[in-house]
Amino acid sequence: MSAARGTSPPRDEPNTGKPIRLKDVAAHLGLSPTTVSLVMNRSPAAKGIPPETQERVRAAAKELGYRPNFIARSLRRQRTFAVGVLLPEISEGYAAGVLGGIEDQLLQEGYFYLVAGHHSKPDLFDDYLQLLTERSVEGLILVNTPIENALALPAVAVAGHREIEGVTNVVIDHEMAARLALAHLAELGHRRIAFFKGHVHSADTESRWQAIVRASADLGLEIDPRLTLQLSGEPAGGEFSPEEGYREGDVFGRKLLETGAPFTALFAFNDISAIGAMHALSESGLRIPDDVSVVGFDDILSAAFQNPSLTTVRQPLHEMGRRAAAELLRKLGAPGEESPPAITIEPELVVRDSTGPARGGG
Amino acid sequence: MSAARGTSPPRDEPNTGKPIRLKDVAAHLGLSPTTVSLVMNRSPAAKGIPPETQERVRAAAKELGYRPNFIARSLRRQRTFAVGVLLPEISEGYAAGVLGGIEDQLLQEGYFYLVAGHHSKPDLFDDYLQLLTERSVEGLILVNTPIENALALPAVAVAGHREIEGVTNVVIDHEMAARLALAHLAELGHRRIAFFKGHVHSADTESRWQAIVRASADLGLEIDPRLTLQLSGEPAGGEFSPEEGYREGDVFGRKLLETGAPFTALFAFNDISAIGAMHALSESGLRIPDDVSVVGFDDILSAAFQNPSLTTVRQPLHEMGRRAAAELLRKLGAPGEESPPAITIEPELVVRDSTGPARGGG
DNA sequence: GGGTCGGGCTAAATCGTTTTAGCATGCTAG
DNA sequence: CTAGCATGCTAAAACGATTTAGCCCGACCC
Repeated sequence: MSAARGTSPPRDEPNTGKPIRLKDVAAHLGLSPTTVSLVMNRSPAAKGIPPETQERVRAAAKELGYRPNFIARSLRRQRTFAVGVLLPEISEGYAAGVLGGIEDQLLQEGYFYLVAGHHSKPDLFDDYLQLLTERSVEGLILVNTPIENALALPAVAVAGHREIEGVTNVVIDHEMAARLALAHLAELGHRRIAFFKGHVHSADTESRWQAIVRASADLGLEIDPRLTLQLSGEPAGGEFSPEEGYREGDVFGRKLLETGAPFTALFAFNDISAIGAMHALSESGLRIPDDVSVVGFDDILSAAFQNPSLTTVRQPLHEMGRRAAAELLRKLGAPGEESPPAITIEPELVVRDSTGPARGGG
Repeated sequence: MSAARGTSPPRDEPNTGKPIRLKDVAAHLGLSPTTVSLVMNRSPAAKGIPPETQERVRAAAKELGYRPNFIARSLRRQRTFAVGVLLPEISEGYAAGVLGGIEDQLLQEGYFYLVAGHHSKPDLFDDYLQLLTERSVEGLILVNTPIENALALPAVAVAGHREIEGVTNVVIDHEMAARLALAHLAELGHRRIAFFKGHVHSADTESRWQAIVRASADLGLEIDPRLTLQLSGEPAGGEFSPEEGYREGDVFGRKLLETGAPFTALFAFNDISAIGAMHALSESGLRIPDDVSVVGFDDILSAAFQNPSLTTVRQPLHEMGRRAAAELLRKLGAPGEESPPAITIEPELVVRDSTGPARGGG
């Protein structure tokens, strides 16, 4: 009957013209589609079908190279095994890291995902939400994407800054992050510390700053408003450009020097601006870490490759993506259950060469 | 009748329980689903339906918040407006950059995409190809993913190294890249140049090396086998780890020094290994670029932030992704037409501070 | 008055599955 | 002999759209 036999896998099966439908397999066997479906899905209802027949069905399916059509199945079962991911844009290091984790977890669980980058434009965000819904995604993951209203679908937000009904936030433990960084600096004898606050756009900006304020108080450090600068948050061209962050760090580094207020350390909002600031500081003749210590945030790739290498608070982006995806799948699996309003991820202080003991004076 | 009227957009419509089906709209109007479908799709067959009725239909659809179910539509029309993207993994800088470009282009054209990271495991690759096919993607984009056989779907490969029937390769112009880098070095007086060849895994390795060999000949430069090292290509843990590349660069930098053969410049396979090598070279007391010039490849983010900043051949990753997606959509739109076997993208030499005039001696 | 034409719609098939409800057949028990 | 009950299957109705093939009705023509 069949030409494809023996142990070697038949290489050319799938190339044979049109795809095989369930109906074709049924016809080939002289059985009904129902039977074939029951067998292929190992449905409980298939227990009435003798093992011999089941074998015949499976053999025929294999021989013909039958692959169920996922679209048809989705329509009938009202399940797509797909989720939507909304993020500002992929090339922005943060989102790419998180997306990698989401990817790993979802595929492992048999889900796929649709990604849409809204470039921080609220109307694009709404459009894509609409489109994803039309495509029947079962849930949403929002990465660094602020929202106002509740969503019609189960959702998890990474770096979500608000409490939204039904949305679980996966967030870095900012309290811990601030404590780690500031305790490290305090231990080295630093008392006058400069800060970069994040962009207004960025979801993490506010809570991180609050945490810094609290941790400073706990450690008995005073925050000098003259040493606190907010990154402008309106990058040219509407794009999230890392070079922009770098240049901003550079500019703010100089500004910082101009204030005239003495400081021995800088805690930047992220690594990019930290690197920019290091640039500016060393060009002004200050040595790092001898004159000024610098701490970044994120632990991006280049942090380790700087000269001096950058001490920073590491965000486990991959892990955060993974956890977000896992939580979303959990929600999908247990629709009734209460979900936690937040999942907190622990940051880690990576001490490198950009921090050292504070100078005696200022 | 309807509560939602006036100029302000009715905010709460979509939240009203179950989604509205075509049939619901039809029933609401006392018309048949056929009519509603024809109108909503602005089908040519709708010319028989008077404008007045058309207006009524559209108004009702809007009022009820009707959104066509994409799954059902896909099944019937045999079009999913989705493509599959296969890549090693997202967090690897190269793939993320390209993916960003793919994303922009596809969404702009009304397509979505499904991503699968195969972690360079051939069997995972086959599995995902299978799964994507089941999900009826209309085409494929392969990023840094070598394949053996022809595919059942239209496909475009970014950094594909082979000629495969029906697959269009989007590649960087390696000839030009080699010429740019080597001419730059030659102009600065360098004659003895060391090289890192790429990993065996990496799709670009071979063609780039061929180009280097040719360009060297054209420029009258000799390649000393003692100064040529191949990156090991078997990263620990099976993962593409950038730190690994960095460490390799570091190791190979030292090896290079041990050969005893004098050289005044290094052309690395990528920026990561270039940075590692710079590290090793400066720790050995060699100054860059005074004693040794270093040229990288890719222009990753950290390249500009090095000290000294790294001269490198930039690959426009975003653009490459964009072009790949555009070409795939073109193929989908014109199924019969012949497609080009390759699309060549021009690299750009970014001259920074890691290259300078060669020393008189060796 | 009958044929034709066009305007305005609709019935029904279809896409490829899953799933509910049942239909034969034969055996066994009473 | 017949009710009851497995056993092994199948018919048909979904899922929510699109699309083909017409239907019905009135007007118009000769």
